[in-house]
Amino acid sequence: MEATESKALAGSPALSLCPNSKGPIECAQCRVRALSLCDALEPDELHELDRLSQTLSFAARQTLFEQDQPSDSVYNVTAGAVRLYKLLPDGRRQVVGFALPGDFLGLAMSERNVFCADALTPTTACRFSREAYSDFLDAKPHLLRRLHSMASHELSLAQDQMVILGRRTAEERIAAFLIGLRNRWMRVNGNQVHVLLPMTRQDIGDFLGLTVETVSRIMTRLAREKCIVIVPDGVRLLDVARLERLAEV
Amino acid sequence: MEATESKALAGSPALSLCPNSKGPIECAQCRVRALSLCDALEPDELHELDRLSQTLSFAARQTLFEQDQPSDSVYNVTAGAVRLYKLLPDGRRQVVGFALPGDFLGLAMSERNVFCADALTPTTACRFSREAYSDFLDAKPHLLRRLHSMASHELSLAQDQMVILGRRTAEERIAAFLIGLRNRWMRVNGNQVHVLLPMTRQDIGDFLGLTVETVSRIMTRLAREKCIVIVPDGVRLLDVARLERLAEV
DNA sequence: TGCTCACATTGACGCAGGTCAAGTCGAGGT
DNA sequence: ACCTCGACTTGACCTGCGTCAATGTGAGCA
Repeated sequence: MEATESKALAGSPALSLCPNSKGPIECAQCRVRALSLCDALEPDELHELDRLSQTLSFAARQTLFEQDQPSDSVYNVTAGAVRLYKLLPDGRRQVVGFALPGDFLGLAMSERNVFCADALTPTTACRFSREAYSDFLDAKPHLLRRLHSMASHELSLAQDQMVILGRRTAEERIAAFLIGLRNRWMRVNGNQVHVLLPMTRQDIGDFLGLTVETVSRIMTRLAREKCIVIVPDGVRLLDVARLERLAEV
Repeated sequence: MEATESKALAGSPALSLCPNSKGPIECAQCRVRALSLCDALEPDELHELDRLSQTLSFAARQTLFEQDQPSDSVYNVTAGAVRLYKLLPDGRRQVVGFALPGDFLGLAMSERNVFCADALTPTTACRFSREAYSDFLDAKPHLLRRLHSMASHELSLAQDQMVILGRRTAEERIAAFLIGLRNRWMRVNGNQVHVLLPMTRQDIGDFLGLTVETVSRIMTRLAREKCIVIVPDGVRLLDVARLERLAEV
């Protein structure tokens, strides 16, 4: 964590990332990508939030924060990918989610982190001090509403994941994972048949409650059945309809 | 749903449930039990909220609301127990949680219910129209904060459940379930070695990603090993330490 | 008192997915 | 060019839990 912060690049304004504009608020798409809260904000509020933030960069495998450590920041991922996981005392691991550009870490704003977060690929994120962020929210109730609706959405996703973990076969889990990831990349990059997989098979297994070997075998089988094509750092979806049928809620 | 509402008892004030007081706000403990939001409220706000609410009674097995139906209400369970579940198209079921007295249903305030809810035992709940409740929240940002913190807590619980479903053995799941349920009943009734189980073995299985038979076998085994005693509609915990060791996060 | 019906228990057996082990492959380092 | 090491794949085997089937048990009811 300390290493993380010391290695981080010092903060250019977090929202000035849009390559299509001079200022931070001119490209709606980039704003959404950069900070999901933005569409709830007026330009002046956006500038105010901008001043509270700091852009950090993380190398692949570098830790953003660790489970049970006091949490003094909230983050918004702007590029790259982050895995979020819990550890059991005996070393078993459960990945509770992956954060992609636009995703928010620290919705709970709780005293201590309830999971670990580390970067899968080189990642940039804006950091807000929890305190400053909290004060900002106090002054903007509509933002709090937005935050609450994001947390509710997360909760709903977590419950969908409970269905996947509790009641679905290995093949259905992989299908649901691929379809879900495709839909999330679409929000970032538009329509994609080529789904990037920045995480390892082990990470996928730890997310879906499977072993590496099972993940590998099922993906090989789906490829053999012309349902997907496995490519470097990702997968190309051939038979989306079949995957959706497997994944159907 | 319609049947539900028509069978419901017409609304005496929802918060006037405290047997120890004349009015709705005099017994802090009962208030907490009746409506988890209360400790964030001033007396006059409590009375205002009271006027928005309606007390409903549900028979065992009666439906509070169904998955995918438009959601026009939020509920606070005041007595009894409710199961919350999602159904897959082929009939497989995943119980996503059980609501006990004090628990809130509809935190997400989303347009449609994301799961079904039905009563396990005769249950009473206060109902608030989503619209009126939402207006009330708009006027009280501190309440929204409270709601958000409850949703965050739910999210954290859902992630713990993901660990249970993804990475734990049948025995560990049962142990975690029993310990977790004991802790929740303690909030309602104080210290309990006798843990009430208002749900069937099937419900427990559908919550833990196991079959009825496995739940039954494991519980029988725990009983044989003097870890628990199975009693009518519940379980007495003999070796809490061992259960906690099995359940440990 | 006996019938019904939902819930629970128990046993025998099978299989999806875990475990173990032996490779293959490719990126980085020297 | 070669070495290393981590990620991935593949095969052979094993087991925890699911499946199927039989039976027990108690609440509600005529």
